[in-house]
Amino acid sequence: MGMETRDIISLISKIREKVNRFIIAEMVKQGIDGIGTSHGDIIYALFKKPKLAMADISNKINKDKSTVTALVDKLVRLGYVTKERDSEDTRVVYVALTPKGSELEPIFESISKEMLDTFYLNVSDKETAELLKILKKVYGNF
Amino acid sequence: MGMETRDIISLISKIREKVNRFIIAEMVKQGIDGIGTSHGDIIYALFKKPKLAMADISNKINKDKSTVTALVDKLVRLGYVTKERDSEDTRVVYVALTPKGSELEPIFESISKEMLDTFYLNVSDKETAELLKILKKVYGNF
DNA sequence: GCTATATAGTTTGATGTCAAACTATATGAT
DNA sequence: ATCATATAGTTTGACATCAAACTATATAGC
Repeated sequence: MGMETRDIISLISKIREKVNRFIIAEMVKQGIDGIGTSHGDIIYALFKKPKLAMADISNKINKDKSTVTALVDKLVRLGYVTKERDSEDTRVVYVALTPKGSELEPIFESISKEMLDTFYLNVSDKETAELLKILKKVYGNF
Repeated sequence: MGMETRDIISLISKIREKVNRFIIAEMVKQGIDGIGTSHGDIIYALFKKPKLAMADISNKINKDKSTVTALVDKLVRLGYVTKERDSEDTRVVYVALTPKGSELEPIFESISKEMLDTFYLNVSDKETAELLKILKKVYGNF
């Protein structure tokens, strides 16, 4: 159990940080200012499912529900999404993209592609598969 | 470029989160309450070097210098470290462990060991090496 | 049908974090 | 020596985040 075992954990933190900064920088370049990766995750999730309850979002992006309240409220303020109460179960609040929100899809796709291209530069398919396998194992340990 | 490529990035975030929670839970179990992993990183760094300037800490733990000011001030308040101005270059502030801070060393070592044992459970040495190699490559891409 | 419990969201308070502006000191160029 | 620039830290303001307390609604058991 040498030094490298600790290094991996530090690397993981640093990579995550780099990925976040990369994405935010690309968003700013494309004129999308004032939102962070968590907001992006919410918008991204809404490209796939046009309507999500607050709790769904909380699960998808792994953030506390109170955090999601704040994040979504900001997206509402910026005009990217709307909130609407479910008429059947009035406890539920659905979040959906506005036209302005939907316009982000091609931009997000291109940023996502660029980020992945950078991430996987000179990493072979075999290594990618190996990485996924090992990380899944590690994740399962907790 | 399938779904799994995005999964890896999400996994990385989630693993980091799990590791942090694990460490905080262990600290609380050992009676160390009210500090987070970043404070722990500072204390950990001070086990190896008995005296560190604020800027050194900022580099080691990859946090903004203003963040380090806040983190260290909290550690001072809790009695784990002291701050002292360098007499040669009075711009520099050195941080050092108090006796109370030094007492944490065996506890931190044991928590670190437990965390690593959990992390690497059923991950072979070969996989560990492979993981480190690939993560270094990825990190180098940013 | 009530009452208890579970679920969905929001509010509140605390904290870590960053960036930008600021203060203070050191160093380098002329 | 002076002045400009660089460096070390702190302060300030904004924000993401969480946990706990809270509100409101739905559901299940009696």
